[in-house]
Amino acid sequence: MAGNKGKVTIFDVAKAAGVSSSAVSYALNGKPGVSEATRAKVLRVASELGWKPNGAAQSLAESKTRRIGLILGYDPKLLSVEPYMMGLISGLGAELEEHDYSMLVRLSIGEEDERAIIEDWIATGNVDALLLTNLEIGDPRVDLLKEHPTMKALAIADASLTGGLPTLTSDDAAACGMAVQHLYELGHRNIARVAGPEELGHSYIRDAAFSEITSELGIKYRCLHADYTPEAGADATRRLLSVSPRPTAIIYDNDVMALAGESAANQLGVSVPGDLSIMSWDDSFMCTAAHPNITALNRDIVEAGRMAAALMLKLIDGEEVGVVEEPPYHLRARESTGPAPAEA
Amino acid sequence: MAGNKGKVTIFDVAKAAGVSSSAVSYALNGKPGVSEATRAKVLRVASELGWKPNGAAQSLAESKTRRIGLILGYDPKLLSVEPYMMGLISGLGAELEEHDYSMLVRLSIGEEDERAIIEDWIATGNVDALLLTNLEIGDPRVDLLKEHPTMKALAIADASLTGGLPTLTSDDAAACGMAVQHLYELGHRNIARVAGPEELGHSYIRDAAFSEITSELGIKYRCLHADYTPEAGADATRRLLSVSPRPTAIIYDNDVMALAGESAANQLGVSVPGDLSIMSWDDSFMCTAAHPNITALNRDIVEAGRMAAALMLKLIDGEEVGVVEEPPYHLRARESTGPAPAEA
DNA sequence: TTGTATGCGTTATCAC
DNA sequence: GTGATAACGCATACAA
Repeated sequence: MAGNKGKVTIFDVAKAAGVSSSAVSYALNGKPGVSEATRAKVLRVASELGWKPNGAAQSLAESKTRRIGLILGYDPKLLSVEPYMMGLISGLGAELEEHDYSMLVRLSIGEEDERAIIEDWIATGNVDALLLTNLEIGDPRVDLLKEHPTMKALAIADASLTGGLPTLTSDDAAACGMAVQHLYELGHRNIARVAGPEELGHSYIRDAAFSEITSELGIKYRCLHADYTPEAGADATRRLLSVSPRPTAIIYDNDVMALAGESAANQLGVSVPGDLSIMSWDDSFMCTAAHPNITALNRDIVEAGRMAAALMLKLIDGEEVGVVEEPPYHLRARESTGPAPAEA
Repeated sequence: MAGNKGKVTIFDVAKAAGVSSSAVSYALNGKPGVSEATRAKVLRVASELGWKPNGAAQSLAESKTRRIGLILGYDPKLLSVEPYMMGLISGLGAELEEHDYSMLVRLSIGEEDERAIIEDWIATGNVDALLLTNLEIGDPRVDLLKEHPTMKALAIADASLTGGLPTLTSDDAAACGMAVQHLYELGHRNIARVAGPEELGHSYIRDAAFSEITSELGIKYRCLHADYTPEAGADATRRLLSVSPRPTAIIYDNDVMALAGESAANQLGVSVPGDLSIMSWDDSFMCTAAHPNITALNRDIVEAGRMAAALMLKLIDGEEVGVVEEPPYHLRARESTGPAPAEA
C-alpha cells in the first residue's frame, strides 16, 4: 500500500505511529520493552506502509544474512539432465521457507572456481552457511573449510570423505548390496555397472562396495565409468554388450544413463528384461516413464534436501552437527529386471 | 591466509598497508584518487589478509545487492521432473557469474506465496531485480510490479501477457506452425495435443495458434490439458488413443509427457511411429535418450537464461528494456514421427 | 594524492 | 515502557 518511490524506513514508521524507532524495532522483533498497545499499532502502521526492515541494514547490524549458499557445478547440460540437484533444491527451499531463509546460488565452472566462490563467501559473509555436494576424494574444499571454521558448512557425502565436517550421509554400500542381492536372486551371475565419474567420492564408495559384494558371491562383475550423460550411458552400454559372454544385467549410477542404456539395448536388438536386466539409481520419474519401467534404488532426495537445510540451520544456531543419515534406500522392483537368460 | 576469527575489516587492511580506509576503498574499486604504488600495495595486503568488502555493508552503502531474485514454483515433483527450470538457471548463472552477481532463490507453494515473496523483496530490497516465469493470463504479479516500478523485473512470457513489463518472449506460435506443418507433410490429418495447464499463459498462446493453424489446413485437432507430469501425460495419451478414429499424431507440450506418452502407447500395442507419430516441445536429453528418439521443437533454454540475465543487468543499470525475442525454435525430426498410417 | 567525516537502515545499549 | 545514541563495515563527498 503505497506508491512509495523514496524508500520507507524505520523512522517513517516510527513517526507515523507516533513512537521512536527503537519501539518499532522491538515491536517488530517480538522483543520486550514495548506495550502490547504500541506493538499492535506499530505492526499495523508498518503493514500499511508496506515496511519491512531493509535486508542489508539488518544483515549488517545482526551479522546474519538469513541465506545459505549453494554452488552448482557448471555443466549446463548435465545440470538440467540430472534431476538430483533440482530435487535437492526443492527440499532445501521447502525447509528454508519455513524459517525465513533463502538460497544464494552460484555456478562454478570448475573446481578452482568453486574454491574461489567459497573463499568469496568466507570473506564477504554473504551466506550464513553453505552446502557442499559432489565431494571428490581428498577434496580441497574440505580442507579450506576446516581452515575457516567461522564458515558453517554441511557436506552431503559419505562420512569417510568429509574429514570430520558436519555431514549428511547415505548408506550407498547397503544400496549396492540390495541391488546385487536382487539380481542374484533372479539368477544373474554376470553383472556390469555403468558408474559415475571415477573421481567422485560416491562413485568410489560404490565401486568398493560392488567389488566386495560381487566377489563374495562369486559373481562376475565389470564396471565402466561414465559421466552421467545419456550419450555416455548409451556408449558404455554398447561396449558392455559387445563383449562375450555379455553381462545379463547392468546397474546404472543414475536414471539418465539407465534410460539411455535401455534405448541402446533396444536398438541393438537386446530385449529388456528378456536378454538383459536393467537397474538404476535414484528412481526419478524417468524410471516409471520408461518402457519397460526401470527397477531402481529409490531415494527420497527432496527429504534429503529438507534434512540438509535443517542441519545447516542448526549449525547457524551454534549447535553441533556430526554425521547424520539420510532416509534409507528402497528397492523398487519393476519390469526391467527379470530372471537371467538361460545361457549367454 | 589467516586463521582469522574476529573478522578483518577495511580498517585492518588500511592499517596494515599504512594508508587510510578510503584509500583502500578506492584501490579496491579501481577508482581514481590513489597512486598506483599504494593501489598495488593495498591490493597485496588485502589479498594477504584475505579481505573483501563485507557484503551487507557494501549493499547498505551502495543500495545494491548484486543479486537477482528467482522464485521456483513449489511442486517438488514437477520441479525435478521438468528440465526447463534448471536449464534456465544454468544460463542465468553463467551470465551472472561474469558480472559478479548471484541468484537469490526461493520456493513458492502457490500464487499467494509468490506474491508475498515479491512484496518481501520490494520491501526489504534483498534483490536488485527479479525474474517472472510461468505467467498466467491476467497474472496479478504483473500488476503488483507495475505498482512498484522501483523493483526491476523481467518477465519470460509472451509479450501479450506482460502488460508492458520488460519481456523476453519466444515465438511459440511459429513453433506451433512448424510442428503442424511437419505432420501435415507426413500426411497426418488427425492430430491431437497434450498441453500444459490451461491457466498458464503459454498454454493459452499455443492453444490459440494450434486451433487456428489446424482449422486453416482443415485438419482434425483435439487438445487435452495436463500438468506436465509423466502420469498425466500417459493418462492423456491413453484417453486420446481410446477414441475412434484415433489421432495419428500427438504433440506434447513438454518432453516428460512425450516420453511417458510414448511408453503408454507402447504398452497399448500402438507402435511409434508406425501407428502413431509423436512430437515434443523443448527437446531436452529425454528426446534422444528415448527409443524411438522423439522428434522435437528444440529451443536453447540455456541461452534464453543468459539473455534473461543480461536483460536484468541492463534494467539494473537503468537502461530501458522492451520486448526481446529468444532464439527461434528449430524442428529436430527424429524417429518418432513418420508417415501417417493408411487408415485408422 | 591522502586522510576525515558522514550517511546507509538496523539493532541494541543505555539512560530516562 | 520509552527515546536518544553508538555500533555494524563500507562508499564517498569533502577538506587537507
